Amino acid sequence: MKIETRQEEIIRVAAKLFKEKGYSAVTMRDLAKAMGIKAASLYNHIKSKQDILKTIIISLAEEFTEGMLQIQASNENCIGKLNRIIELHVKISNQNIYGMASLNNDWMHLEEKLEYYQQLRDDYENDFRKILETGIASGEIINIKPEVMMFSILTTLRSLYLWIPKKEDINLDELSHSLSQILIKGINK
Amino acid sequence: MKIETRQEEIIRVAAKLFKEKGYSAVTMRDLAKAMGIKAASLYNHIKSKQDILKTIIISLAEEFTEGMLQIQASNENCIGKLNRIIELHVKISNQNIYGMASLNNDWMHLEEKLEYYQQLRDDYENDFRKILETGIASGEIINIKPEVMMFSILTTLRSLYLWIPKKEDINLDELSHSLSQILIKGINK
DNA sequence: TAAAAAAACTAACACTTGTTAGTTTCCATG
DNA sequence: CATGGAAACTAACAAGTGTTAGTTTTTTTA
Repeated sequence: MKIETRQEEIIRVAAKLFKEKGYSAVTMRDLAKAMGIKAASLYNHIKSKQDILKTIIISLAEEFTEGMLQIQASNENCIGKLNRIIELHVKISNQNIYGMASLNNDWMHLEEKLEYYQQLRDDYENDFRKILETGIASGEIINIKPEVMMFSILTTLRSLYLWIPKKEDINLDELSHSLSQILIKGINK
Repeated sequence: MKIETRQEEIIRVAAKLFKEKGYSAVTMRDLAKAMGIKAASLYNHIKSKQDILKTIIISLAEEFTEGMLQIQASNENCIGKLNRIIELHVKISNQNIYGMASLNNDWMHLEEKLEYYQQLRDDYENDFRKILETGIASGEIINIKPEVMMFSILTTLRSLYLWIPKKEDINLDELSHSLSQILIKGINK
């Protein structure tokens, strides 16, 4: 296990605070107190508050993008791809509970990187939609508006960060499987 | 149609701003500018910023509570009750897109009313879970952990406020029906 | 152990925050 | 037209904001 740098520790603690109160409501003095130092000392390790948010969100967004690229490139059928998307969300959410909160709730406070983030998100949703449309065309899944279907599945997956922490003894494979059953069986002909 | 008081107008405009940036990131000067007046003038109509948030969130939470009570009291079966819950969320979300954002994202900034809000939410979720458990016991729905089931359905319904505004020509009955098909067919034996 | 580098500190800055006090303007009612 | 109340205004407050400068302490390296 690689040892955590002070900078990484600050970012991890910041993500935790951001989850509880949101980016705007967390002050640099709050963050410093949680680190056991003074606010000014944070700046030996990080560039700015904004930069912390950017680091948290962009790294996660890129992780999702990469996962989607791999799923697209695989030669599974539509349902198989959907199952792999579920696994992707379960895995990333479980590894980064706090960061997922920022990704979901504080992306609008990105400044220079806002457009880039939105591009990644739009691309991700378009790829997702395309998988559903392919499945509809091939008769693999039922013919309901793909928009509603994607909305339903994606909002569930995007909220995993809220729910995973409540289950003390979480089995990720079991969770993926339950979600698959709930989310897919409903659209599987 | 009842005419809107200035106070109601301020709360409506505030909810819109809260949706875009979150409660903490919206200043009273932002709100005043959106109203076309100076910040100090707001205080002729409202008690405090905190009070605006409280009004938005608590009225909505109570609306959900009331809806759930009626559904509970009805003598429909489990699936029927779930369908009525879906309709309840679609209806309230559509009538109060902006307020739903605060309910979902800014409840932690409630101060005196935080505990009361949490009680309403917990009660709502317990009632929801009980409906699912009854359905499982009677064999009406599949035997998957009700926690996962409730999480999946409820997060979808709670995110409707994000999605409804994107559809220009929204037909509420059709939306409820599509959601019912997606959310229920997956758990209907 | 001395020197260098890393990481903490104090003090302060310029600006923004929610809110209050006191005053002026607008407008419907007598 | 006079008047009283509603609703706007200006000015200011005390506290809190992110961040910088300069200094001291701690840790690592040679």
